[in-house]
Amino acid sequence: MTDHSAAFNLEKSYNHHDVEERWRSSHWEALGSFHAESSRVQEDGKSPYTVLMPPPNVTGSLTLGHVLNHTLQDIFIRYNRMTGKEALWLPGTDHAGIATQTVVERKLRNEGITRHDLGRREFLGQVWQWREEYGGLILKQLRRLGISCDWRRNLFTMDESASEAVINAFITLYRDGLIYRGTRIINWCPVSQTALSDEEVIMKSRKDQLVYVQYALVSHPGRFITIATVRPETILADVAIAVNPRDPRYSDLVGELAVVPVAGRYIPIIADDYVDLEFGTGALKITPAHDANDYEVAKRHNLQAISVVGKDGRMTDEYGYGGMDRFDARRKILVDLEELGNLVRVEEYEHNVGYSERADVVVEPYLSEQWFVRMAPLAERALQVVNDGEIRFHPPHWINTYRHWMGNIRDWCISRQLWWGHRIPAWYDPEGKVWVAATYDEACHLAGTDKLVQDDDVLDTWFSSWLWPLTTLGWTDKHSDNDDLRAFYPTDTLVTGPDIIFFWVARMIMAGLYFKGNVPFRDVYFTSIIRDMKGRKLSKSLGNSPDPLKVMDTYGTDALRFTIIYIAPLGQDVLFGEEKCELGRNFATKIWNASRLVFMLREKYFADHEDFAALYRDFDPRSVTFDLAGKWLLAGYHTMLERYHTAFSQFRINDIVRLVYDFFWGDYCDWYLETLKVRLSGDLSIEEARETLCLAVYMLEGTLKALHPVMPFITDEIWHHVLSRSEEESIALSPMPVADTELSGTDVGGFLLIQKLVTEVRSLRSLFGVAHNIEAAVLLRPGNEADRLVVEANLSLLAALGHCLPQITTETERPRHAAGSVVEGNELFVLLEGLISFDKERARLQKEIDNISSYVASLRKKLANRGFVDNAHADVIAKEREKLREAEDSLEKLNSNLDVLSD
RNA sequence: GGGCGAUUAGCUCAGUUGGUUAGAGCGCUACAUUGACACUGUAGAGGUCAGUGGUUCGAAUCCACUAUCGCCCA
Repeated sequence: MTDHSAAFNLEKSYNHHDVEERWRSSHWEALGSFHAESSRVQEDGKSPYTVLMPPPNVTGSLTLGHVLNHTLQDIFIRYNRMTGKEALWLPGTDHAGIATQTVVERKLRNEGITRHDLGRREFLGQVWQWREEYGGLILKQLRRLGISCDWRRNLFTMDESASEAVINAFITLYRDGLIYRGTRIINWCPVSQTALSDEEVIMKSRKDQLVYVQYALVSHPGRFITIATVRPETILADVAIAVNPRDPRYSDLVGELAVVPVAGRYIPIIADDYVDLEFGTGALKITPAHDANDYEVAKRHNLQAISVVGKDGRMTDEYGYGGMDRFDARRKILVDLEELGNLVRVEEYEHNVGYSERADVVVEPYLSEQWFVRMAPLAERALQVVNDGEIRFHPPHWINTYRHWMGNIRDWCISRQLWWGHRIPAWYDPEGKVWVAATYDEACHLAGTDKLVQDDDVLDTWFSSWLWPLTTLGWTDKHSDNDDLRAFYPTDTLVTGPDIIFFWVARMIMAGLYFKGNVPFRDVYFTSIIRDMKGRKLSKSLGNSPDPLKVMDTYGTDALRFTIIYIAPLGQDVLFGEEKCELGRNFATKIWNASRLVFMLREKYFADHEDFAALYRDFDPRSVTFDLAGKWLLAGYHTMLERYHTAFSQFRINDIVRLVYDFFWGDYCDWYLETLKVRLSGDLSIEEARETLCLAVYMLEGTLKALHPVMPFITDEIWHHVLSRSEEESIALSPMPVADTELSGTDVGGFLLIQKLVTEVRSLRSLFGVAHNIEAAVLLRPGNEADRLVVEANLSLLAALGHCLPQITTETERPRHAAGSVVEGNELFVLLEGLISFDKERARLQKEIDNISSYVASLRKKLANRGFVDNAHADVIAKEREKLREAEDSLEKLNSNLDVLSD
């Protein structure tokens, strides 16, 4: 077997397929590299760091949302692992009650059967079978991303331990009086035929007709009262007409009876504050079975509810609409009302209507008996821990949303009329009395009879998800205690989308506090929402959601990970187009090529890995005899690390990516490697050359480590070429470099001057069209002794990087045939005998002089300003004075240059 | 109606507590192809920081209002 990683150098070009294959997830899984152990926390004293994976829906497949979310989690976990924590990432999936049942039912329908044909037990068998076959897809796809979870701990919300926890949580809450059963208006999905919680209802704007209908008054023949409604089909279920007691238009009618059109029933006209005087006619039909607010009004007035819409969304009335779909009935009753003379007028009306999240149909407010969790008592502490900063949100502005919801909290409807899920642990005795217990036997014992029937319904999937921080660590009931819980609870960072802040984040906080007496996590990082380049939400129907697996194939997984983090700002939407991955791909290629250059240079001075390792293992960058560029880059490297660690502590993840990118490409490659080539081609001793290469590799390796949390594959690959390392070792398990503030603070002004001089020479060459094969002669007149020393010591660097023949002069006379410039007080002339047009140079100088003159003027004005001099910090003033001095100096020199040309 | 966020180069976005002649990537222009890299290098063009007013010696940055867009909740 050829051991790629042992090679002293890299292959000519970077192939992400090979590299991702070599360091694939299963390689590390087999080695147990990312396993976390409670013993290392409890016995070895390591600090724990835990990330809780939001369990993806078991029916799902990988989306860009997953890519962003899981890359972020992986970044947190890898960073913390490398900084010495016992890093635990808990993976799993949730059973997605409605979605999964829908999928399996659809499959059955294709075979011509319904779940009822099979019966409950048989149907559940089918669902489990489906889950075995297809449920692992998302986990397989996540592994492609190279994420480093502890896969041994993979949990499914329907697993035995998780199910036990759900049942025990239900019983505890019930016994504490926080779960109750009641008849309420709930959100009903006529397609899935189940209740939904408020959070599963999506409000959408919709154009409907506002229908004005007049009802005849029983005691006043010929008089009518007119109401406005968007749901005329529910007129058949009206039980009253309500008006505001302060409304003078109707005060004489309160207490009268009106005739329901079509139905012919008599209903009272009542007064209630709930009625909005401004809306419609100010008279409101009351239909308690089909509207939550009407239900409350009816309760206040002791009115019975009449229902005319069934579970399937079809009419159930006796007036000729029975069996019709509710929307067909709406159209028909309009015609009938017109015929009967009750229709007054119809207006276009735009309003928000609730849609079922999964089935995308209009939700029917439906009166039925359901199970609820009383939320107010749970909300109180959950709000407090966020207000107190015990749990921090990133970005913090989501606190407002959280507070608002907690402050206006409504009880949570947790029963679902499904078969797939945790069955409610409640039994009914022959008298209809309810007994809540973990098992049938226990319930029988409580009830004193064995004639018990279990509740048909199952629990909302989120009722298991809200226990996720507990169940993933092996919690099953209030008395649970184990090493994992002790070592890793509370967890640390939760990365999730802001769209489930209520669904999930808020409820986990409640559950953690209630069942464990402690918060479930410390920091919540809310991700961006991914949109297409036009800002539209990604959706299957629009066909604008790229397949992440295809993108990974094309550009590389590292490239996708890097790109999506680079472009995703904290707390804002991100516009994604596949081609943006070029950014990440190009960066990966750059890293590869730069590393390859370093290793090639290394090959010249070291025989092999062993030879190199002998020196490198004990290499201390502080011991090096520095060249100017090396000293400059080492300072830049430590500055980068300083900012990098700070950014991590502040959850500014895309800053991290930018920091490494800018440092590596802008400083390491563009400047340092160029100087390295020059230095090594000079007359260095072998010891100096070897030392220089150690420094180059040292900073390369450190940068690879800093980049590793974002680009795990390519960094591991190159790291295995830094030294000869076995395939069992990983950069992921190596320590993260620490910033050395002494080194980051080194004065590197000398190199900055050289950089500016090089740039100026290049710029003048380009401006005057000096051919590339010409090495222009350059005269330098340093502005002071210190600069003279720097320039003198680095003439060869200037020559190579500026592609010129530089020379220091003390002559005061200016060369005639030259393009001149001033760089921080140092005069620079590119001699262009015969090449330069005087007019051109004169014009250029004049423009530069104009530019700098206005700059000088503005600085003078600023410094002449009493207010500025009196108020500004001394160092700010000093800085401005220095700027002015330099600018004046340049201006003077440029003017002299212009004078020479004008002679 | 209430709340939150956004508005900076043609496009996508940085800009950390107010002190720069406002930055990057992509795109654009010119030049360069035998020694890491054209998935590249070098140089360059391109912005009255949405508008108005205020605070301040000083505002892209703080405050108020306006406009446009987006999200959440009624």
